[in-house]
Amino acid sequence: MNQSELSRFVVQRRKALKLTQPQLADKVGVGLRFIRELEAGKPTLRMDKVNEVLRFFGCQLGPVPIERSASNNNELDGHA
Amino acid sequence: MNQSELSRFVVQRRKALKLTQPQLADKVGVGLRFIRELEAGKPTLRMDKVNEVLRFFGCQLGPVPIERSASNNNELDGHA
DNA sequence: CGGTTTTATACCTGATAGGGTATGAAATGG
DNA sequence: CCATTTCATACCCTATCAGGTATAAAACCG
Repeated sequence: MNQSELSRFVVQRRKALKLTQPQLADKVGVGLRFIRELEAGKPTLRMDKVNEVLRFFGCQLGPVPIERSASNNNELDGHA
Repeated sequence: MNQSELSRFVVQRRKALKLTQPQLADKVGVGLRFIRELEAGKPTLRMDKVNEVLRFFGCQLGPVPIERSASNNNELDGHA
């Protein structure tokens, strides 16, 4: 499972809030296993579920230029 | 089906290339029905399939701040 | 207007995502 | 060091996504 940008984003944000996976799953209202798979970078996730999680972080899925996300560790994900 | 940012993005890009839905489906290697649902804004799509399509446009799914995408018609999607 | 192309909607089917859970590994910290 | 917490992996089950197709509606253009 590739550590996609998305997965790292979620991990970072979650940890920034000092939440465990079960806590996040609970707060977001999604299954624990889903959080696990999301953070593990499973590619075949359903958008709506992912969006439920991202919304919790004030974000959502959207089209992003490939360079910007693949290689670079960028603003949005990086820190704050 | 909400006309999400993503859906509009795909429609625009496809039309910009003068492709029909069947043509795009074919080029991308994804089902025609999927392209339809994607452009119609179906929220429960699988990320990997969506990414196959986006990759064709040099993009991929990534976390995006909600403001930036929801209301605004922005750079990335907008024109070229 | 009629003909052609493109798109939208509905149906059936197999494959699998997601939930729940149980177990073990790994990290954490006393 | 051992105890506790957190995380990873594997299982079963149900709901549904994606593909294919067929049909109709809609847009387009002569």
